[in-house]
Amino acid sequence: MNSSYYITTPIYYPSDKLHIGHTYCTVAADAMARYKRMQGYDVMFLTGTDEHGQKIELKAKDAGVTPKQFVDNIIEGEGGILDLWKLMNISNDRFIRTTDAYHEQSIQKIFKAMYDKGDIYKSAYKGLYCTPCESFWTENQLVDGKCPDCGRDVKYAEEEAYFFRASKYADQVRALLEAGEYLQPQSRVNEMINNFIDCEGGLQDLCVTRTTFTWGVPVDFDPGHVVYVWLDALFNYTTALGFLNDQNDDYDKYWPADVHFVGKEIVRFHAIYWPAFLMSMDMPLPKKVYGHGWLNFNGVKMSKSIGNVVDPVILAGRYGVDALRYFLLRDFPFGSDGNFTNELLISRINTDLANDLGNLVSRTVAMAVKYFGGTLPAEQTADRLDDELIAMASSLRDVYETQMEKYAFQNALTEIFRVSSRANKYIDETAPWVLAKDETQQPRLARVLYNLLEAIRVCAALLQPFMPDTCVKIFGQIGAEADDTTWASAAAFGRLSATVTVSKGEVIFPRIDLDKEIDALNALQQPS
RNA sequence: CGCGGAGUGGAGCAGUCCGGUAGCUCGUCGGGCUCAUAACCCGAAGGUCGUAGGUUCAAAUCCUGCCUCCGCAACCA
Repeated sequence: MNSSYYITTPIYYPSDKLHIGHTYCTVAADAMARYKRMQGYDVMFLTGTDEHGQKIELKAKDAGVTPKQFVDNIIEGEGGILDLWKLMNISNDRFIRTTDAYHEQSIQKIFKAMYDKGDIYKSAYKGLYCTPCESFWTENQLVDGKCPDCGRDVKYAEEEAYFFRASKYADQVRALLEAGEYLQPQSRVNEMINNFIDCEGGLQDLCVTRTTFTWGVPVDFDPGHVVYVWLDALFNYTTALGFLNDQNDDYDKYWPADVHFVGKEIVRFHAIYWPAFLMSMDMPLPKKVYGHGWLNFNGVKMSKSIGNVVDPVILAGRYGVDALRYFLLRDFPFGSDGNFTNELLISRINTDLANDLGNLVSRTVAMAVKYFGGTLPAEQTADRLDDELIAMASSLRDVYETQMEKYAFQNALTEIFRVSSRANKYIDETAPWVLAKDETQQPRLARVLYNLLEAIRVCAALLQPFMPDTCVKIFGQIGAEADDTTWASAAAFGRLSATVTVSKGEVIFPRIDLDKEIDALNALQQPS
């Protein structure tokens, strides 16, 4: 029985089409999941959608449909979220929707359990209220003393609501965060503690129900109240496994999660309220929460209102899913913000994928075909010139693993391309075209090509979590068998048969004309 | 004084915890090669590490002040 590995993305809010930011996080989780599967773990990879709340209720009303119809369309409709993940080759094992009946049942049970324990109590939500917007605001949020949404006057109001006694768990949560393992990157820890736990008044209890809208999980023992977003949303990580429901039956197998990938804006909820909720329920805590950074676009925050949202479907369509996946995880340190630009995307594809890796495969296979008709002869001669390349390729898996375990995808990929780059240099050093002219050098030439194929094989094996489809193509061209693509094989130089047969194939990563593409993309991204 | 992050050759970044000749990728310039996707390989130029002080034999790195940019605080991944 293999040990388990449970990884999750946030459940996304389907009030609109998803963009490159959602894709970024999901691709990262997918790479991690594929990597762990490759290592032999029994992986559960969960993603999904958080579908309740006032915003969706209002959007649906505007669209003249029910909230359920509205979210169904965004999730299951053409070009919807399920289509996007299919396009991006996301290998999630499960997809949870918070409107799924089993989830709602579990949430009601959880709510009741916390209420019975005394951790949820009825009180009043007090604040400044904007009647037309049906929203509470704090004084700081107001713009010139008016509602920040509509600009109208607000007035003091109270609304009956249930609260979660977060204050009771403040010390335990602080201890958890200070221990340093739970929340990463570490830099987010102080921010959480200073802002929300050691702030004036200490950790505030959290409002967990609303009465101003109905699109949510009803509190079954108090009609009129619906469970407010975070209590509903966070527990998805457990209800998806069958916690307090009959839909699934692997809670015991996979919980606690190994890691939750989350965007930095929801770190607060995962770092403070989520562990507090779990403590209240006497459930084990997830091992890690990783708050990744955001992608800006040309230095500016991506937002619908600015109209600079990057559409992954367009980019994947033009350059390929794998190229896009690669770029997202290669160019930006996962823990901090990154600046997405089309120029960066295209030049990264050209330099790394086309010039370096793609061209390496192409020239290696071409030489094997040209000099040996595609099949290497068994008689081969090694040389000291081979040592460095072989050493680098042989130790690649270990350095790669070290980086992957830290979610440092950019570093893991850099290590792979150091080997690919070294292989290109090796071609210059050994000059196969010179060897080819000398009949007596045939064994030497054969070994040079074999070493190149092996270096490519190791790189491709470790690239599989990032570019699954491309690696299949590469394996096909270099004549690798299924056994030559495993985690174990990635640490063993010399797996390919000495008399391997290669076959020329399509160009794996065509070079992109930068200027032309930038013009085309700019034209596409004009506000319509 | 709400909290936090960032300022390093033309661009994007690493290095800062644990001071000791400033490093990587792209771009530029020069050279080489011809197997390959006008790709590949080698070499060079280019930085007073935001700023003003301080500690030290020695500071990008430690300390203090200041300037600039950004994020969080509020359901934008």
